[in-house]
Amino acid sequence: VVYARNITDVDDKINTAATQAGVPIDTITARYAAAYAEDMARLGVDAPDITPYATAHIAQIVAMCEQLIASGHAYVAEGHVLFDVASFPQYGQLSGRSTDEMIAGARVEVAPYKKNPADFVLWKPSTPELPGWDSPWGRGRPGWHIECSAMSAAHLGETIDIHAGGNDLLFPHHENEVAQSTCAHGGRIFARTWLHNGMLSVEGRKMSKSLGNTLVLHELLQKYPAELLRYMLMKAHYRQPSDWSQAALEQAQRTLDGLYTTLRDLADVSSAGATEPPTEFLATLADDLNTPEALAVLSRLGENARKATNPQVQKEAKAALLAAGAFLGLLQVDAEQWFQGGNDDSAIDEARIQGLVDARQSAKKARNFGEADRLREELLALGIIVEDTPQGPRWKRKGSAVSGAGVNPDERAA
RNA sequence: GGCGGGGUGGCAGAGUGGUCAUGCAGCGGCCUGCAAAGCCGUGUACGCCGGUUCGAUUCCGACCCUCGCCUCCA
Repeated sequence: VVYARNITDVDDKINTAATQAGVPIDTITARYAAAYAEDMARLGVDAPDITPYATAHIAQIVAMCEQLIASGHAYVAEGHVLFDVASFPQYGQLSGRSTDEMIAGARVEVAPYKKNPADFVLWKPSTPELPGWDSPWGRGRPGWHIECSAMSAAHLGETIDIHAGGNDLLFPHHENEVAQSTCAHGGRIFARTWLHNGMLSVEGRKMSKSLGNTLVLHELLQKYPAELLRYMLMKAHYRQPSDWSQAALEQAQRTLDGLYTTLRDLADVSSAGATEPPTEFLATLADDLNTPEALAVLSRLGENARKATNPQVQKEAKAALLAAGAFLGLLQVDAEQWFQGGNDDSAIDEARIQGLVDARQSAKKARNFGEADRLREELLALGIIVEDTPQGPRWKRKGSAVSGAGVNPDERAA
């Protein structure tokens, strides 16, 4: 797979922010693009092969506009270049809308220079104080939709296999991309498959696209293990809406803890040798990325591993569990570290804990159970749970990451 | 108003024309000095009303509720 993830680095919001701050737009966009890339990397998202920036493709955008004008799919009006929707009969097919319906439902005043109310901007004039580029139609800047069509063609060719995006972009953005690209490329298909993901809400409320939401992810990454966040994002099918809540986070933490407990119990079992995830597991992902189903299979793989008694079977079961986990970017942390490391800033005094654990073990051996229980309570007060196993006592943090103190956002910002 | 998603057991969340989702939580038991972990067992779930069918949560129709989008914010 060749994976491209583009950055729109010129738009009205950016221009406004840059004007207010008295800096060039790339001062703004560079900062947020870097923060975004960093967060994605920390989340364990594969880096794109290509990260095109809109402002680096002005020539291609202008060329595509010229091409669309020459082929009768676009026209110039008052310094704007507009796409002529009437020239593309399939317009509306992707989002399941007819242009008649759209006109009937129009709630925004139509610009007078449009031939058709549904026509959209490919290039718009820019005022002297705002960013702009010279073009055959005067100094201006690209409309949003054309950027994606031009960058896609420049890096991936006229037809791509998979185009992803939020379902809030289905119309008009994706619909317009289809129109621009198809018409600029002699009718050749633009994207063979579309993935439209559902929206994320937070504690039952709509989460809107804003800089604030970037900070939310940034802060979550300070407070919680990346795997927990990944689990949260995969627990519902990508097409479904998903609500992010503290309760759901805690539930997810317990689920992951269960899987890690299994791995911890099997710490001495070798899982050497590369193993492909089981076919049953891969089949769930091959079926439109059914991650909830994949997670259900992951649970069964965990159960298999726990129940295996034959050493060879046990070894294979553990390897299968780890391989499946790796496929989802889960279970990659050392089990001991998962329970003891934590992700917050409340330091753990391991020596002290180990001392208490040893003292309790001694009391147990002396059959002084009252003292042993008292020590266990003392550990619990420190947020530590002790478990006796055939191999001796072991401990873990209570509730691991979710109940952790986290990092003060102000400190992070500083 | 139009178009498109949804409404599943305490919670989260898949899926299927009749047989087990899965996870978390709960309850009973085993194990344990006691716990924890694990194991075994345990729930008249599928918005409402009709229809099709031997049988519908699963197909069809109406309705209610909810979310997203509906032409230059991107």
